[in-house]
Amino acid sequence: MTTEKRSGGSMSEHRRARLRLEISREAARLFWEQGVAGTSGDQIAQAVGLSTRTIWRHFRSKESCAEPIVMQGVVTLLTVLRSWPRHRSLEEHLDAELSRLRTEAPPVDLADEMLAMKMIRLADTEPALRTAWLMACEQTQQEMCAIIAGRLRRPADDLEVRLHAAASAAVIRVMDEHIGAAILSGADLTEFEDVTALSRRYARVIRTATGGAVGDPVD
Amino acid sequence: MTTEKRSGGSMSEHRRARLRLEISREAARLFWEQGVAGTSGDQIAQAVGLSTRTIWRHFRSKESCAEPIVMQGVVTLLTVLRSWPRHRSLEEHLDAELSRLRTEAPPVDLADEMLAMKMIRLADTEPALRTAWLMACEQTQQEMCAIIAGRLRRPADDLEVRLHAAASAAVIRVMDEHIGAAILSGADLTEFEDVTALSRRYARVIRTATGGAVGDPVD
DNA sequence: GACACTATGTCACTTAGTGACACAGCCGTC
DNA sequence: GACGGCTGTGTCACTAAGTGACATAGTGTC
Repeated sequence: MTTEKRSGGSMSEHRRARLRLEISREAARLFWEQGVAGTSGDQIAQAVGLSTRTIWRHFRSKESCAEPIVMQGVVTLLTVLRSWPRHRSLEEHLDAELSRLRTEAPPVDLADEMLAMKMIRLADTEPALRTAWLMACEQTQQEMCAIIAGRLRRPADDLEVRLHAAASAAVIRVMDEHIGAAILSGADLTEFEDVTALSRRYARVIRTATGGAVGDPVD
Repeated sequence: MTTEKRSGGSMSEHRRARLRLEISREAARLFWEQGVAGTSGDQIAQAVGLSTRTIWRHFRSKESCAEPIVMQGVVTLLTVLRSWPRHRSLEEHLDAELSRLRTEAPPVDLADEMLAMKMIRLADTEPALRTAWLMACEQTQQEMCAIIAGRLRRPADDLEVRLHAAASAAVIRVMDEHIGAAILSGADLTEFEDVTALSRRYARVIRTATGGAVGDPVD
């Protein structure tokens, strides 16, 4: 129960994020079970035990209820990338951090990850949901800007940095869609369980997408 | 007045696309002048001289009214890329085709291009519009899949192809945003008027984003 | 224990979007 | 050129997404 009342403003922030995630979980479950069009705001509210009005206080639209859970699907990788030290290669860092997370407490629930994959899958057929996934990718791109800017010792709004970040985010997205689709199709997960191999794959596509500018140790 | 009654089905298709574009023009103009929230379906309908019901027959939502005009912003490049012959380098092809289009009839109106840029700019602040822009980028990515698959003589759903396509589409998007923002800010357009230099820039970023796999002549 | 503040509930209301049906134009057939 | 089918549009009633305004319950501060 660490104090949440940080800094004068509102005591929420963290609390608010958790509530949004909780709503998002229920919404995503309903979207998956009965489709987006087949799910009403009232149903979501009832499922999470709040009034409909409160749902609209936390989300600007029905579809955006899916955003937090979709975002959860990318936080792990982003968290790991944020702590990428300059002296390490991308492969090394991903491998070390991802296997550490696999044994210690992982930052996100496995059920949430599955829900996120389901939403990404649904985005294929439900144009309303596509936005949520594309927003998450957008988020990835923003973060990549910061990360790459740091590595290259350039400003985050530098054109070169933005190009590398966009390309990286794009290939990460394709990999996520690829892996997500495979898992949902019930393919053998063994292909993705080898953290070292997976790290190398991610590192390789990012290296390629940035023309080799991102991946090696710097300094 | 070439016959439009192609193939038993409906005689529209082309006609329908033109109507959608016309509606999109008015919608985009209104969105720019008074914001998305400040523009009602009725207003769009009135501006284009149709009943509101008919607007919803052609567009699934208010925001999607912006899609055709935004899509117009990327068709030129895509049209050029579709005709990229195997024996030519990307630089050569872009330069030749873009300068040809500049003298001969360009495929899209300049006013439409400006409207498209304005919508992309609006997408920054209006989350509802972001979808339209992201959908256009998605479209670019799909097309890039086909183009790159053809070049690499691989299936379009090949993972490698999709990675290259996604990275290409992403950097094209950044370039478009960069140039669009510059033009709307009233920067000196001279920087973008040199077709040869522009072609080289686009070719360079695509080469980089694909790790050099796309750009050279093949065969 | 009174005060301030924020989150939530309730209810009336606006507006995006759909369904159903009627009508007008356009086409091919006889 | 009257007939019947087909397609696009208008009209109107209706559903549901989303907002504004106000009352109230929780929660921390003094």
